[in-house]
Formats: sequence, structure tokens, C-alpha cells
Amino acid sequence: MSLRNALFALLVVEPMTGYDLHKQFVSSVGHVWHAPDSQIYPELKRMESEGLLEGEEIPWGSRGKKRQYHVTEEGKAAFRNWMDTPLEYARTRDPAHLKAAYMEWADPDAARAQLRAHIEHHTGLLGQWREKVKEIEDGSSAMLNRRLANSPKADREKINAYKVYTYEGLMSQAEAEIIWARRGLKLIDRLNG
Amino acid sequence: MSLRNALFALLVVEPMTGYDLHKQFVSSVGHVWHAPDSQIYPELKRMESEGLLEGEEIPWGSRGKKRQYHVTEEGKAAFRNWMDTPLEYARTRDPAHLKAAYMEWADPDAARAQLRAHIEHHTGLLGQWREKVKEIEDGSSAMLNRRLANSPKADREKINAYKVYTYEGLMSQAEAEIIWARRGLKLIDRLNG
DNA sequence: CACCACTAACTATGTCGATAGGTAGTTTGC
DNA sequence: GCAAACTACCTATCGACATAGTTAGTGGTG
Repeated sequence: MSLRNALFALLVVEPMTGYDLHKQFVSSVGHVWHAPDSQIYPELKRMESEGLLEGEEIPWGSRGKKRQYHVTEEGKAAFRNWMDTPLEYARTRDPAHLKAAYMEWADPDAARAQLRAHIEHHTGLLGQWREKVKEIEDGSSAMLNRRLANSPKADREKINAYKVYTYEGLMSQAEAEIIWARRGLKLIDRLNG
Repeated sequence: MSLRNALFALLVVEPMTGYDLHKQFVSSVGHVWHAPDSQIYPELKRMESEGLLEGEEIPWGSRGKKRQYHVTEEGKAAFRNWMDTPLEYARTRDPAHLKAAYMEWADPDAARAQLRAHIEHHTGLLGQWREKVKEIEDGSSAMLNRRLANSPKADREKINAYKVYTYEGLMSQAEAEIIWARRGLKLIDRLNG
């Protein structure tokens, strides 16, 4: 159900094609919800058939065409409804911590490599997110600027603030992972004297 | 593939039935990897057919019977191989942060309720994990004691240390989420002052 | 004008996981 | 002595995701 609402979040800003949405899933929303295009296209059709979206054929070049979707009132209501409904929490499935719990089975060097990869992975994410926050703060994000332009003035501060707030949350997750993995490296050293 | 390795992690300690494993997935391993019994039973069969496990019919009561699985050498090799192979990181799918990113669409009170639920959820987990760490530290966990008894003396310190280390990682994740959600509550107040 | 990257959309297959059942025997407690 | 709870195992269905394709038109570069 979250894919659907990620699509809503993008489409309430401005009408888009499946391909446009797909690109957003690579960059912006992709940071909190990833989806391949093979999931996006069928979901758009389903949403249209349920009356939550409306698609419009628009020409592209001389012979080409594309389908642009916009959110109906019913769709907006569904999105707001999801926003106002508390989440159900999925039970954990965390391969990195699963592995860590049984690390005595690993070769110490492989375990070190694993933790170093964990650090690298989260350092990479951290870098990306810092960039994103910077973009928001100095207003250089095209998507966000369109979103701000299409929104009532009163909402603009909120839109920025919640975006930054979200990225800060992701960043503190990543920082926690990095600290944890560094402690793990020390632990491996200690246990393998 | 992680379900398979979670099963290995339990079965290398001692032979178990599907039902025993299922119970472990509710309590111990379930904290890092959840699985319903409807996934466990077929996976055990698959692993047996691949020669990674061997099942043995043992009587239970007068007419009942159960199937106890133990890991073959091939299975142990497969587990060690997984332990020594770096993880591939799945792209994020985080409904809580997805929602937070578009919180201007929510009713402020609903958003507050959401964040309070987030705090409660993670506070609950934190409590469970603190308990688990205590159990490990004062040696009152039955499963862990069997595992320690079946392990070479040299490994016992490692087994305990990696378990505690894992729970500490989970705990710092939960703490980060709680801090983030508290900041969110303040932010909502400020923006809707 | 050929080439290539990009835009646009879609399909097909397989696994994973959630959910919700069903059957049969066993043990415990009142 | 029987109901309830637990042990044990299994199936069936559905949606979510990953992966890997296919087809067709567009726009820019050498």
C-alpha cells in the first residue's frame, strides 16, 4: 500500500507520466521508498481503474504519445486518509543484524570486511542525504521548487521543514549504524586478540 | 535467502523440529528475522532436498511423530559461506519516513498521534531488548545455555559478546527513532503554533 | 544519416512473505 | 473424563518485489 501513497505524494504536486514517476523513484522519493518501473506502471493502471487517478493521453513528438496522470478528488481523500491513519509496524527483517548475532561462525577477516562495507554503505547514504538537505536549504531543487510554487504560501515552510526533518531522521539512522559497526570492528579485534 | 540462514543459525546449535524453530522465531531470532511457520516448513523441506539438512522421524507420545532436522556438513559449509559473503543492501522501504516527508498533508493531531505511536513502538522494542541483554549477561536464557554447552569453550565468550553486540545495535536504532520522533512532535508544535 | 542514449511503456517469471485456514495427536487442569 | 491449550505439520491464496526482458519513438552528435 505504501507504493500507492508514494505515487500520490508525487502526483498531488503536479501531473506526471509513469516514466517521470520512475525517475523520481530513482532520486527523491527513492530515498524513503524504492520501486522499479515494472511495479509503477501496473499500479498506476490499478489506481486509475479505482478512480483515484485520471490519465490523459498527450502527444510527444510527431508520432509518439505518453500518458499523464493526475490525482482525482477521491484520490486526494485516499491519500489524506492514509496520512491520518497510524502505521502498522512490520516485524523486523534485518540481515545485517542477523549476521552479527552469529558472527562467531564467520572468519574474522570476513566479519571485518562485512562491517567495513556496512560503514561504507551508510557513509555513502549519509553523503547523499547531506546533499539533499543542502539543496532544500538553498532552494536549488527543481522538483521541490515546482512543489513550492504549486502550494499555498502558508504550506511552504512546512514542506521544507518536513523534508529536512525526514532526511535528518535518515541521517541519524545511518550515523547510528556507522557507530555500531565501528564498535564491532573493535570487538572483533578484542575477541581475536 | 536470509530465512534459510536464520534456520541454519538455530540448527547448528542442536537438532530441532519445525515447530521448535517456529517458537524460536517468535522469541529469539525473531528479533532480527521474522518468519511465519507457513514459510518455515516448506523451506526445511527444500533444504533437505538440497542435502543441507537431514530429517529424522522421531516418535512423540504413543501414535504421534515429529521430524527433527540436523545440519549436514554441506549445510554447515553453506552457512559459513553466507557468513563470509558480504551482504547486498536492499533499497530502503521505510513507511514511517515516507509519511514524515509529506506530513503537511496530515492533520496535525493525526501526525502527533503517528509520532507518539512511533515512540511507543520503539520504546516497547527497547524494553524487550534490554531484557534479552540482561538474560544473556546473567546466563538465564535456556536456549543460549544449550548453545554454550554445545560449543567449544573458546567460542563461548564470542557467542555472548556478539549477541549482546547485536542487541545493542538494535537498541541504538530504537533510541535514534525515539529521539527523532520527539523532535518531530516539537516541530509540529512550532509549525502549527 | 547513422548511431546512440534517452524517453515511454509494458510483460513475464519467480520468489518472498502475509494471512488464513485445516488436520491430528498430546498434555494439563478442573 | 473431557474441554482447552498446546504440539506438530501442512496447504492455498494473494499481493509485493526483484529481475530481466521487449517494443517503439525521439533527439542530439559525429
